[in-house]
Amino acid sequence: MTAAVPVSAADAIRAAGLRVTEPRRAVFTALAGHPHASAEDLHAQLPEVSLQSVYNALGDFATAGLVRRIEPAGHPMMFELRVADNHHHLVCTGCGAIEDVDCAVGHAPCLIPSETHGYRLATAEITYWGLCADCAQAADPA
Amino acid sequence: MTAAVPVSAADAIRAAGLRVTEPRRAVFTALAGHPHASAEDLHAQLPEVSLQSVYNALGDFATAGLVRRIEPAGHPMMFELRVADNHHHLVCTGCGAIEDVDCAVGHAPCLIPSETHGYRLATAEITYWGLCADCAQAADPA
DNA sequence: GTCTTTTCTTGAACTATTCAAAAGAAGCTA
DNA sequence: TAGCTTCTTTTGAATAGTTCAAGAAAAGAC
Repeated sequence: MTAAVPVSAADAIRAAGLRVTEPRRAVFTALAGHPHASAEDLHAQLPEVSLQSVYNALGDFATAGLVRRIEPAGHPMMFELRVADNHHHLVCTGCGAIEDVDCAVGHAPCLIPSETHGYRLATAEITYWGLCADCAQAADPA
Repeated sequence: MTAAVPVSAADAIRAAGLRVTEPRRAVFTALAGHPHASAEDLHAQLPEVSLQSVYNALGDFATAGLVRRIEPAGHPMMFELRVADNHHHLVCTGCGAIEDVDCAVGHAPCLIPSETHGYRLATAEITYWGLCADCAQAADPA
């Protein structure tokens, strides 16, 4: 009963052109079990790995395209392993919980702004803000 | 030749229920002439106002609904006076320049994700990332 | 003009992240 | 598998951006 990752952490890391080390394997595996985690979150789960090593591993993974960095306003940097598709995020303004969301109305409409101001566009990132079920309930117990 | 704001800074501040003070008026006016500015940017333009007063003024304005706070990943907090409409941002990954963009497909479509995961949605925020004309030119002088 | 309340300022504190250098491990080569 | 080179980890410190706190000053009501 290994983690819910298609290939082993070691294989994924090696395939990305990085050396396989214990800290990296631990960070990768922890991230697989906690899809939106900050460096601090992961370090808390992996006390044997220094916080800097967590940052190093995540930074290297991000550079190698193994993880994606997300930074919702007011929150520390979060990391996720889901990198292959175009998806967005739903963030709870109460507790900070994050959920993945597939693009609402297909791809094109949200990806093409009305004016580009001469920019060469690379990506469009959507963050939905709201209250999760628990926080909504707590705020307004109907 | 006053600033390009519909009402005077003093009126806007007073209308928001805040006391009109020199630091607030200065911050408001500077922001009108520099539509996406960080606290540091504004302080640089207003050396006679302490950095903390700039933060205070911006925080009070934001609470009162006079300004909107934006926090693109990797950038310090930015503030803008344009609060009445639903618009989004185009951020240059090279130099950090920010442009306003109206929502491509009106209001509603951008606000409805495919799944809400039980969240009570409040807003949808879109950030377009790309290279501005100058940075694109510098990176790849065709 | 006086009084109360809000705001400004100075200074310090704090969080999240990055930088730097020495020690240690990975993995290639023979 | 011993040796070598390069990449990583670790410890410790530094940094940027933002917030907190308390006394001094100003705004606006009466």
